[in-house]
Amino acid sequence: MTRYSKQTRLLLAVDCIIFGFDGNNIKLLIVKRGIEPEKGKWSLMGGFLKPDENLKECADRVLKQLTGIQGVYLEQLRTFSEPDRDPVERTVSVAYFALIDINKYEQQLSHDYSAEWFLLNEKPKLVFDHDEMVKLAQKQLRYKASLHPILFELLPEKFTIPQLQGLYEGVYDTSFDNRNFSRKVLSTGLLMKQKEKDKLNSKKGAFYYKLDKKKYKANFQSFLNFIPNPDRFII
Amino acid sequence: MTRYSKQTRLLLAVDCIIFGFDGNNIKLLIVKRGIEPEKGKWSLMGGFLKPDENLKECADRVLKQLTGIQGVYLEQLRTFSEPDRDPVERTVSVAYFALIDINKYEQQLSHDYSAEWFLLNEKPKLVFDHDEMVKLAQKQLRYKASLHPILFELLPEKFTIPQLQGLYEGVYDTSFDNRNFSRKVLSTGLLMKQKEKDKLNSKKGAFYYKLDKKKYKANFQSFLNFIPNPDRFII
DNA sequence: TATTTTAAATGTAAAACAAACATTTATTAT
DNA sequence: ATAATAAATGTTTGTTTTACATTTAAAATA
Repeated sequence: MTRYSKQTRLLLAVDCIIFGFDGNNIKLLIVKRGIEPEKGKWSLMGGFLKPDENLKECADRVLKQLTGIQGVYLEQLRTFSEPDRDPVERTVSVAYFALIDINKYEQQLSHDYSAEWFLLNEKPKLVFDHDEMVKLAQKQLRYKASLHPILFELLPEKFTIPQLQGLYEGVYDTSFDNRNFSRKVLSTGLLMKQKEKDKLNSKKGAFYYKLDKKKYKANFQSFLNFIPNPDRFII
Repeated sequence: MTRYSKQTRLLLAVDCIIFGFDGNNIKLLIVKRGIEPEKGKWSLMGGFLKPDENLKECADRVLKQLTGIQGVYLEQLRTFSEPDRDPVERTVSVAYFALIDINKYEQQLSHDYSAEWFLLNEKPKLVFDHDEMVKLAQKQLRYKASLHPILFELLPEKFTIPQLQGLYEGVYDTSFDNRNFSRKVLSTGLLMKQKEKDKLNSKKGAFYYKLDKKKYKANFQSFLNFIPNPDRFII
């Protein structure tokens, strides 16, 4: 026996929902689709699974090829399988969601690739079921960020507490009390205060902090309970 | 254009990790594999995706065909894609995890199907990467149950608070203070006290409760924070 | 040089929640 | 009538969360 007979074979694709943070807002990275059908329309970055790779490797490859991005936070989200989701032929797609430091890749993206960042509420309609994937990824981002410190993945190496607060406020589209917020983030023990200040955003300047990566990895699973009234941010 | 040329087509399967609770312990439902290779070995219930169904429908069908089980809690877990996970030919498998009331199906299982319940620590080795799937499903069960009231899916319509506590203690392999436990579950407002008692497990008897299904659905996303020190139960 | 402006940094009191802990009660069996 | 069993229940202490306003560092300006 060399094959399972009488079973349908189909294409398996990976699509990546890539989030970045520009200092004020969460953004989504999308590209103009390179192949027919819907060629030229806005789309998530995707590609077909190759014979010798697993899905994670496929997602890494797609990210690298289309954006040059490597080694970022990447998590399997869900597999989308409506029979008619791709009009050409049956294609099941595994959605991955990625978080990147937008500044690290801004240059290389605009020069070398045809990818573009959009504010979530200004994003064009995407092909196929990609809008649904984005919606789910947003939910997952809110859900996961309320329990785990993933939002640090969106920040540069050095960041200030007001920046961090702005990020959380952007993700949850709300505002937090700054005294309570800084007490809470500092209580995690994940932040290391630096000597320098960021002077761009205020006269007084705000101290830079770095993430303690060792503690970050060790405590990733801790339940931070960052978000008051998490009911509003259902998955 | 009718197809994406030069791309590899492959098989897509669904495998179900089915948990039940016998009143004392969490159990896993597995079957003897019906096809070569590894025919006769213990395996998760699975099947190949058919042309006109999506993955959820496929999982429902597999469950129904192999066990008669229908309309139970079923959630997509993760997609497994190592190139060599199935020795016959490239097959990617989407793992679903299911929670059922063991008593509801006990009869029909033993009579009509070749499925069998195993205690998690007495389960035989499973084929392919199914052991890995089970391990992940256990983590997911603990993770999710610490935040959402999914464990009610494992109980019969009427249950007592000591039973519920036993279930939580089984899932987390620990014990809870009964005063604090019952205060906590009752504070959710999800339980409706019945007039009858269960007299099987004690002389005094324990009052039955029913789940308020309306509130259950409305509050499913509430963060219950049932579990002290959730760090131990990482996903 | 003094004053104004701006955003950052910080503290406290009250309320809500979580944890630790023992006794009483309803029922059956003797 | 008494003993045995598991269920049901309450209180105190400590911790965490919330709500809320003032002071401080630095730059810009008068």
